[in-house]
Amino acid sequence: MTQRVLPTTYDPVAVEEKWMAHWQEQGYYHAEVRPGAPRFCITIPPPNVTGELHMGHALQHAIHDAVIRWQRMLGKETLCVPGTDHAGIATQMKVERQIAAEGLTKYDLGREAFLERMWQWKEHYGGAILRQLKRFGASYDWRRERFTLDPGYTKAVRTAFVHLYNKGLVYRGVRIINWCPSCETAISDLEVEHEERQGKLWHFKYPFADEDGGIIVATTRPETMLGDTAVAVNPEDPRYSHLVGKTVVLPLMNRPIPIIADTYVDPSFGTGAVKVTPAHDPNDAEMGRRHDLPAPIVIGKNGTMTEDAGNYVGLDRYEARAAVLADLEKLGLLVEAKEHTHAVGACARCASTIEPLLSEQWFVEMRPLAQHVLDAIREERVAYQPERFAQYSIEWLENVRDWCISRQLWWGHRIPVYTCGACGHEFAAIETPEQCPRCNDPALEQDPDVLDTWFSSALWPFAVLGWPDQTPELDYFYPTDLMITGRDILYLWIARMIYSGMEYLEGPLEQRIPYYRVLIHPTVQNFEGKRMSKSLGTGVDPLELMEKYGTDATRFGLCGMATATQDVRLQEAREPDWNPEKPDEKRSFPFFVQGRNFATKIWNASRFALMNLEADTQAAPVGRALADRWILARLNTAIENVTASLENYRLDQATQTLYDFFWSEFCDWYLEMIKPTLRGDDQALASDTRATLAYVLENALRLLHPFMPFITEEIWRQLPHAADARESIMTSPWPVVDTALADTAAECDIALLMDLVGAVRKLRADQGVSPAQKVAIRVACEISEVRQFITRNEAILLTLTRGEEVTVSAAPLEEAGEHLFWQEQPIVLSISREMSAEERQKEAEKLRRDLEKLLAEIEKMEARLANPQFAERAPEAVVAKARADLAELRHRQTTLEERLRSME
RNA sequence: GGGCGGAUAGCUCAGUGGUAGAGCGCCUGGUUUACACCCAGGUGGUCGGGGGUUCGAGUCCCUCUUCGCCCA
Repeated sequence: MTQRVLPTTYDPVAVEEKWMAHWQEQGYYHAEVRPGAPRFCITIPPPNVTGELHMGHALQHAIHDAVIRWQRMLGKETLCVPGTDHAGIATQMKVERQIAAEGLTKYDLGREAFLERMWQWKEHYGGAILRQLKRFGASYDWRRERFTLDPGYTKAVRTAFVHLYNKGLVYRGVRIINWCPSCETAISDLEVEHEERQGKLWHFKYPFADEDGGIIVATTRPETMLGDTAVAVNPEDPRYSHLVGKTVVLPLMNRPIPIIADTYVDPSFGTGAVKVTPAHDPNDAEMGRRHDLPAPIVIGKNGTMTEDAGNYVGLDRYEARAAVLADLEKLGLLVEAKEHTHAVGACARCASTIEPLLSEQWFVEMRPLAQHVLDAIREERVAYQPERFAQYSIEWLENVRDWCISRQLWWGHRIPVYTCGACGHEFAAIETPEQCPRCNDPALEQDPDVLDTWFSSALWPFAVLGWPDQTPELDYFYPTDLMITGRDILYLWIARMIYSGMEYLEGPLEQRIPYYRVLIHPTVQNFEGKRMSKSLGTGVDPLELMEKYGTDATRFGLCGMATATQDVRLQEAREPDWNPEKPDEKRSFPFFVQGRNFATKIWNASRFALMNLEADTQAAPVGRALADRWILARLNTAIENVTASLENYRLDQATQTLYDFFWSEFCDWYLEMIKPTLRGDDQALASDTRATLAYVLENALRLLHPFMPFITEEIWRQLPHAADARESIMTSPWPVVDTALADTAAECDIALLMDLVGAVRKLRADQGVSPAQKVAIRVACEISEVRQFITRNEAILLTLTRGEEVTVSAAPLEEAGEHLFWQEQPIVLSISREMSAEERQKEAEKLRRDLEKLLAEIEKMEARLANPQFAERAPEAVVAKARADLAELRHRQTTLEERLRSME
């Protein structure tokens, strides 16, 4: 191997493109079925095919890929399945908007032609996120990429549906559902976002039919009164009990409607009398059912008033509201309008106000399915991290309601239910049927609706592996190992995946649950603590970060954000002339600045290493010099800690450990300490140190690789490798702790050396000695071991302190100096330098301040030790430490006082 | 209304009951042949308030204030 040299600066873009292409060409991302071999499998949460990469994805995939790369290095057959979700409403909206620009509607095209346009759109524009993830370096098996409308996936969806249908767990019914008048489809409860809004509570008077007077009802939605079919009061309410059974005339409609008694009515709300609109309110619908009331639909599916709304037909629901109010006022029936806050449901997709609407839809009966998940969580077959999310899920599942799964869309999995035109037989079928199974008539009509997108995503972990076919992939990779996602889809997706696996798959329980661990990562917020949103302009584009700081730096920063908290705020620094019109300019993100600086540090340290290695240097832990023994021991600790952090999926801890190890220990101390050896005359010693340097750097890069894949590969390729290396760092083994390299003696010695160096540096700074100026160091210590130690390590001490000589003596120094302690015995250091009167005065002031602080500490410590109960009840080690600390503090006091005297 | 999370240095966040840390920022000094995206040194905190348990509380319990999330 010839000696290599790294360029002086790290160029992320060129390096990233090179390795991205190479890794894919080599097939490193690809996993094969190898029965019997250990494997690890994750399926990613499939992003919407319409989406663009945002910070949430970036965080999610920084975690995914770190875990995946780590597991791969552990030698497992490691599979991460990528893919996209067809995202029914979102995608259909995109294409509808596109054809609207051509002056067309989906009805102009018809279902088939429209779907063709949808597929065209998907091919051309869909899946941007996956392309961006490739650039991110995500080492997923792109050959196994899946889409939730793939033919194979469709089979899975139809199989699941037919299973539920035949089991009676899916049914069709007329219920109040959440209707979005903009998307023109039903949506499920989970897709409605409730929001407190300031509105009005209007009081109307409904006149009695056969006498003067009337009853006053209150409502927040006046336009629904057109569909009222009763007025309800609480049977226990003395104000109204005598009115039950009477009839009022519904104003504007001139319809006689009864006053009924129902315990649902809360006497303390409004006037205690409520209007009942069975077709437009879930509670009213219940009352309507109990009292057998008619349920006229007055607000249609596009949000305008129907023919049943009398004169208001054709008006938009909000125009109708204004008209109804105006007309009631004219009639003198609008009694008052009070300010009122109430919750309004908004469509999670388009933010339109949801209309509760009586409608025939398909539902899944949730109770029996929810029970599966409850069992799995309670039996700890599925563990959530952080744990509290298990409890969230339990509570939701215990109160779960049936799930409306039909959508009035064209883009999606069409419900595989057929009705025979001849005999009227209804049935569900996995394969498209040719004829009616009962009467053999070919005139079959398929249900026009499609399934909720989440019905299909619920099958993701096994459908992507080939279910319902019993494929080798399913055998080998299922159950998967881990699900990493955000908490917003805890119910929408996670819970549904778990029961889906348990309900549809066969075999023993532990082979049906899709994964045994769910990792919930924090939500990324902007610097103001608001949820990031593109439309609000509060978003940060991860691609901007990747361009600004490099992909490795971005990934490292993101992994540092993967804490166990609920939210992480993305700190943002704006220059004074930051312009909101150009938000990307003149702002920086300290979190990623750290990552970028770290990448540069890694680069430069590696440059240094390569400059100092010989052509024939082998990477091996052979160094016997103190610094070598020490860094090998520290590497061991780093391996242990990083591995433990990864095992607990605490990537923030892992990155912190790596940062500290590489920067503070490896660069700041080790590299500085070995400089005299590398440049010295002892060739054998230098050679061992070179081997050690190469070994430690090579291992450090391996530890860093899951977090910073590109730069580590780039450097690693230039380095001599340890014996177990493969062609690429990404397929080389994960470092393991080597107990033979543990060395507490070396760690102890280096700790002393660091203290000595620190003391000299402090003296230099305190005395204003310029960093360039060489100093003579004097050390006094009664312990001969320490004196010998210093002499032995003189070279290191002098390099690290820029000293020119060091004199050691047992006798105390004439002048006072910095002090530190070794086995409770003081070591005093001083640097020879005459100080001016002014400097002495300044120093004396500083010493007095230090002394003051010290005395306060001593007082506290004495009080603590003086408490007899402390000695009695605290563990021995704690008491001993307190005693030692106090002794040290007193020594410090003595030397401080001496030094102060010498200054005065 | 119910549940949960956060409140720690100027900012963003770590922190296994033993007396508080990191990054960024700030201050001082620096042309150390790896690195100014750097080096050395330093400043900076009644750990939201109040009570309690404990020899000892940022850490455990209660309570209040406040910001946020979820469910209804």
